[in-house]
Amino acid sequence: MLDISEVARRASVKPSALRYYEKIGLIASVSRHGLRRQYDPDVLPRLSLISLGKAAGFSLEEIAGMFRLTPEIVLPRDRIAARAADVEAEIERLQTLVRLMRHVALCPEDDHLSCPRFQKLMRVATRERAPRARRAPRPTRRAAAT
Amino acid sequence: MLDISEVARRASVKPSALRYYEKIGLIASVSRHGLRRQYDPDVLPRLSLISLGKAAGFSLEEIAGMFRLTPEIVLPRDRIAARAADVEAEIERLQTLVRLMRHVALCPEDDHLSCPRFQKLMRVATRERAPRARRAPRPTRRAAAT
DNA sequence: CTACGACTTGAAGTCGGCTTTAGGACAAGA
DNA sequence: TCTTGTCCTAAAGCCGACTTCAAGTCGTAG
Repeated sequence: MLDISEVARRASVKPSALRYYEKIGLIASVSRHGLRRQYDPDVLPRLSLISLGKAAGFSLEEIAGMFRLTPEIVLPRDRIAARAADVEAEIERLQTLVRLMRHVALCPEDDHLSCPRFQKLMRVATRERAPRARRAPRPTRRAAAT
Repeated sequence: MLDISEVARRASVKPSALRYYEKIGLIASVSRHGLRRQYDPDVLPRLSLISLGKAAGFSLEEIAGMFRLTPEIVLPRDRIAARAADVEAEIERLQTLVRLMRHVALCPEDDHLSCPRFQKLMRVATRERAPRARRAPRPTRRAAAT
């Protein structure tokens, strides 16, 4: 059994987040020591999966949906494959973006808007925007700092 | 001169967003036709840049900061280069993630948590989390659908 | 036995990036 | 002249993912 603070420390997740996850059904505590939640060590890999799911752009609700399919964690392969494709599309978009940014950082032209190469990269970058691509939320500065 | 609705249409940005951008100093309207904002066509490439900046993970405030440096748009090369590096790190993380997802989608193992390959990928994926990486916000479903 | 400190709760607050709403204003067409 | 349609404004609302707050409850060290 792990105390909530122990879980928080080992998973790098704040206790308040753990309580929130419990509230929305993402994880469960197995008992209490006084008022304090006690967790089965199984919660740790589960939290890793949650973290990965978030990184993959799944919402907590979607992740909860996967987890609730069975008592154990069973992952819906087709949805995961589809999301993998989304993420790959996202990667390509970001790669174009990096090219554009690198150009801006290096090109001596003052007014990028009139630089032909910039214009071309920008056209590519703006054309490639996949409307269905979903990305993970930007972490709050608060959360990132913690 | 372009009417706000024209700009909204051509830039795929809602009028309310244009007004919001104006409020926070990202763009400016040059005159009014009655009450209606009229825009210089220059606003279109500017909006493209804003869109790109968002995709690169800059906040609107950061973008506004760049834009305000001079009357024209002058981009701070060092910050852009730094962000490009961030985005590249993000790309690598996402690539690991895609490998992990693809494995999950293909591996016949029922319980991924006990699959050695999965464990290894997960270790890599969770180890690679760059704390400073910033990502664009997930578009609202509302906004995405519009 | 009592004080301490870490936990508990539900509710409210935060953040960015908008959208929506309510109540007006205006130009152009009938 | 009046209606219509689109715009205007300020203010409030929304979303997800939490965090923070105020007030309360425990186990344990002293």
